[in-house]
Amino acid sequence: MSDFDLDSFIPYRLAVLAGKVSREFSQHYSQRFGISRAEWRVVAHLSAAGPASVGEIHQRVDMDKSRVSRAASRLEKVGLLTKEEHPVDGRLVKLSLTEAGEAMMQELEEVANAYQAELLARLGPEGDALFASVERLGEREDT
Amino acid sequence: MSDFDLDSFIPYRLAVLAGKVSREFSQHYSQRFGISRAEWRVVAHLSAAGPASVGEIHQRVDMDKSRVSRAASRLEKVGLLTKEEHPVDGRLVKLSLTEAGEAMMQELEEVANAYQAELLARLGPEGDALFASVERLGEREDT
DNA sequence: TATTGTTATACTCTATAACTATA
DNA sequence: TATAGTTATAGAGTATAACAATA
Repeated sequence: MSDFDLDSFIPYRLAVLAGKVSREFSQHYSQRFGISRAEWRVVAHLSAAGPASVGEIHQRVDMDKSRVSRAASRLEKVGLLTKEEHPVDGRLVKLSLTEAGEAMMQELEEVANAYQAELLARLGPEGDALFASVERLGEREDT
Repeated sequence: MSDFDLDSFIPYRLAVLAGKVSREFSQHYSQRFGISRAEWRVVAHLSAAGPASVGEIHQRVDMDKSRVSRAASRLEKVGLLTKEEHPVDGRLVKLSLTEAGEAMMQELEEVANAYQAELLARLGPEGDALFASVERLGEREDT
């Protein structure tokens, strides 16, 4: 026996909570739109920021290059985005949502906003504090 | 383009943060003690709560039975815990830490407390608010 | 040589479900 | 028949590294 309490250990609580919230939310879109979490992130980023390269998404969205690349290929195959060669630097690939992709994101956005509202309602006034904390812990020491 | 911002979407931020914190912490124990995250959870729970069955750990620690079972088997093989048959109900298995297990947890506890302190220092006074929020979102609607 | 993206590999997680042994 | 635990399997997620094309 010891005095260590797993329930008050931040990494554990965050992992459990993040897993729960992520599962809960993915139920709102995975079957309905047939995309994975990785694909959802790529679509969401493209929708918010416009066309981007694999590397840009990799840096912005906490997924490594290979995962972004695979997600993009799958999304292309399903007709949700297109790949074009960058005009000046042939190594870069420009990913853009197709109309179908934009349309799907339109619906996804509503789903996401509704879920976010639900979470904020559960949180009440403490919502801001959660955000501030997440922001603070998420700051990168590296770079 | 749309007005949806992935960065202010709670499920995304939580997933990224939990992954980061979990990776960071696991670096503090995985090589040093040669255990996985699942095994760490089992050991921590046994250390805090005393001997328990697979099912009890499963319910308390957000891992399904099979994962607990595998973690326990591995820990037994390495000599960190023992399995005994329950005296009255032969279906139950009583998991207990060995002396080696307790000793390891002793050290692990220090590592964990140090990391927790580091996180709380990064958070400053907002630490409590984070906890309250995690608590609130973590409440189970089911049961 | 260095960089971008793709592909390959291997290992961990997650989710199910089949299976056993006991009740 | 129901429950506790084990084992099997398949699908995601994660981490690396090799590789081809371009710079």
